[in-house]
Amino acid sequence: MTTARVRDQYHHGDLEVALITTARKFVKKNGLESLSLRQIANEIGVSPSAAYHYFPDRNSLLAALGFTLFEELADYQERELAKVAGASARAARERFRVLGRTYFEWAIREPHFFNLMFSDFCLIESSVEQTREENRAYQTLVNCLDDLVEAGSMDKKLRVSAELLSWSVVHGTTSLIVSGHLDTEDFERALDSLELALGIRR
Amino acid sequence: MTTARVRDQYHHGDLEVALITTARKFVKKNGLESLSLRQIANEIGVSPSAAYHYFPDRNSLLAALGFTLFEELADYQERELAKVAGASARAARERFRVLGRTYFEWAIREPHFFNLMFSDFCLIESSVEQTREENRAYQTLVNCLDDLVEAGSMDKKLRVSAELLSWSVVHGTTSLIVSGHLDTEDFERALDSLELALGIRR
DNA sequence: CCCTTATCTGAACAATGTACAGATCATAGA
DNA sequence: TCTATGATCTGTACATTGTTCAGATAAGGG
Repeated sequence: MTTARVRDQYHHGDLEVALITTARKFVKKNGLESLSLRQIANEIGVSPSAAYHYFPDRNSLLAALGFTLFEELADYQERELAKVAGASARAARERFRVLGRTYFEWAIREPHFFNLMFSDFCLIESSVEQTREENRAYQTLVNCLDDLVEAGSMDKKLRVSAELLSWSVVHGTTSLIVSGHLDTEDFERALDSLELALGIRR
Repeated sequence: MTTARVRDQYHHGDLEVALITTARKFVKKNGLESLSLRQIANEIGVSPSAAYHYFPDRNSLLAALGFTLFEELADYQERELAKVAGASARAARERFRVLGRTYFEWAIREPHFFNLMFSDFCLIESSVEQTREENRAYQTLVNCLDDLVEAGSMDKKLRVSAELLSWSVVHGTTSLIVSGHLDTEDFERALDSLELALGIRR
C-alpha cells in the first residue's frame, strides 16, 4: 500500500488531509463534544501544535470536516439517484422519494455527522464552496419536481415553493428523529403525507 | 426584594435553581460550547464543586436547562394562542399560523436555546416529564387541525398525518434558518406553501 | 552546496470537568 | 436547650484540553 502513512518522519507530507480524516473517524465514533485536537495529533503521530499550521483553531478543523461531509452526502445522493434515471412518471416519483430517503438514511447512519453539518461550526463562514455544494443537491430537487410536473403526475398549482416545502419536511423529520423527538417510522409517514399534500399521484 | 441572592453564606439555600438560571444566562449569551461550570459557580459565588451535589455532571445541568426551555416555549405558545381563541374558521386558521410563528420566533430570538433543546444533551434520558411537555404543544397542534377540518376550511382528505407534516415543516425551516442554510423570509414562504398543500383556504 | 522557507517539535500556560476528604450548618430528637 | 446526624458546601488536587511561541528540522530553489 503506497497510501500507508509515513511516521517517524519530521515532515508528515499529508497532514492537512490526515487531520480531517482522523477527525472524521473520531466524530463518527464519539460525536463533536469529545473531539480533541491532541487525541487527533496523537493518533497521527504528530505534535499537538502541528495542526495549527493548517487550521487557526479547533472550530476551523470541524468546519473543514463539515464541508467534506456535505460533499459526501451530495455524492451519495447522486449515486443513488442515478439508479432510478428515466423520463417516466414512475421514475420521477421514485427519484423524489430517493432524494428524501438518502438524506434521511445518511443522517440515521451517521447522526454525529448530521449534527456537525447543521451545527454552529459549519456556519462560521458560509463559504462559497459550501453553498455551491448545497445548491448542487438543491438543484437536483428542483429538477426532480419539474420532472414530476412535466410527467403530469403532480399538481401544477402546488409547484410553487414545493422544493422549499420538501426540503423542510425531509430535514425536519430527520432532525426530529435524530434528536429523539420522533420515531424512525415517522419518516415514511411524513413522506407519504407530503406526497399526498403535493398531489403527487402514484 | 426578598428574592435577592444571599451570598457570603455557607448554605446558598436555592442553589439548584440558581445553577439553572445562571446556566440559562450564559447559554443565552454565548451558546453551549463556551458554557463553563466554574464560571457559573463563580457567578453565583459558590465553589466549583458545589454543583455536583445537584447534578452528576455538566451534561445533566444542560439537560435540566433544556427541560425548562421546553416549558418556556410551550407556555409562550399557549399565551399567544389564547389571543386568537374562537370557533370561527378564521380564528382556527390564525391559530395554525400562530403555532408555527411562535415556534419560529422563539428560535430566532434565542438560537442558542433552540440548539440546546435539540442537541444531544436533551436526549440523554428522554424523561417522562419532557415528553409530556412536548405532547402538550403537540396536542395543541392536533386540536388546531381538527378545528380547521370542523370549520370546513381544510381538506378532510389531507388531515391524515397533517400534524406530523406541519411540525416537520415548521421545525425544518426553523432549523435550516437558524443554521444559516435558509433565509429568514423563507419561513413565511414555507408556511404559505404548507397551507396551500394542505388545502387550508383563506 | 547553501540558504530561504515551509513544516513540525517541545515546553509552557491558563482554563476546564471532575473526584474526594473535610468543614460548616440546619434541624430533628433527647 | 443540647447534641448528633445528615445535608450542603469548601479546598485542594489531578488529568486533559486549546492555544501560544520560540526553536529545531527538513525540502527545494539559487
